[in-house]
Amino acid sequence: MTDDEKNLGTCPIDRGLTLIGDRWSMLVLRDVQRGLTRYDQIRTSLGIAPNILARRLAALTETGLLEKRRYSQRPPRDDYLLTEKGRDFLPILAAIGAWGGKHVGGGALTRQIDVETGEAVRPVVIDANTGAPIGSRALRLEYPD
Amino acid sequence: MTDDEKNLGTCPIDRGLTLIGDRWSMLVLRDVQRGLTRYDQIRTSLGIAPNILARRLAALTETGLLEKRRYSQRPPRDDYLLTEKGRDFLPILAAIGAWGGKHVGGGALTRQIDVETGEAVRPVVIDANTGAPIGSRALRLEYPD
DNA sequence: CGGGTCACTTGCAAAATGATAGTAACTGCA
DNA sequence: TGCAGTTACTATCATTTTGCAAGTGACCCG
Repeated sequence: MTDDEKNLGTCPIDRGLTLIGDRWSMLVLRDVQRGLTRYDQIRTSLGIAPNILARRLAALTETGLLEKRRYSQRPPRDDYLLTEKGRDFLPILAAIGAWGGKHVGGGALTRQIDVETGEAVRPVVIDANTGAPIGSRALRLEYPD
Repeated sequence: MTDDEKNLGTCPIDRGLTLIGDRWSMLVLRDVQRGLTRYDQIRTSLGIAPNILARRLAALTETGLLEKRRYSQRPPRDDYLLTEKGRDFLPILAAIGAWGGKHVGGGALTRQIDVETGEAVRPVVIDANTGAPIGSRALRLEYPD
């Protein structure tokens, strides 16, 4: 058994959470999507400690969710952009937002508006095979081997 | 500004993550969905330290994602069931699983099979308004006030 | 030369996590 | 009656992570 096999296991949820299973990482991703691509923008937006943010950004860059882009040669400065892997995670953030909006607290909320329709998006997770919302049909687990 | 307003903010993603923004909580939810509803079942499945699991289960119960049900009067024993709030989160776990399966590591994976079709589900987050996948259309943030 | 900006690093305290052992309330068996 | 076994924890303590505050380095601008 290699290290990778041992550490990763066969559960894809577990695998996913190994890369981004913490609050700050997800909030950083959210901020980058919003256009806050620089260290200080993210730091002031989140109110996160500077050493923690530096560590998170390094980890997200290392795991390939973000990438650095040099926007100034002198002084040398980078900003952080989403990779495809990172962009692919954004719909999950939207789904978490939908859940949080529905189930946590009350009052006014920030919303994501579809630019064309002008309506707030209502993220739902469906099965691309059937089009049915996940949870509306019976499922069974299948283990490898 | 009330405590609630101060602590929650207006971002629904932030709100959601306040309740379940950690790895263990999500994995506990996954296990309960799989039918592991008892303390020892979850503990051995996850390999989590007993004090940590006890704390997580208490937190998830407190925040209303799980509820205790007495399954034995003598000796007094409870198992943990998903509430509606908890069940509502499961599609997000499925989406995280889809992302993890696609982007993290290789090799064989546990899959969720639709019992009727026999096919592995392919979770995708769409906008219920347009039916389009989140990410395929331009969005804009709208702040309250 | 003296601020100001930006992106951090360093040092240390506080909090969370994790390993290990122990406890409580039983049941079932001899 | 006694003792092992099951289940669901709690208690204690070491390790790890997080967070705060202050400092650093590389510049630019006046």
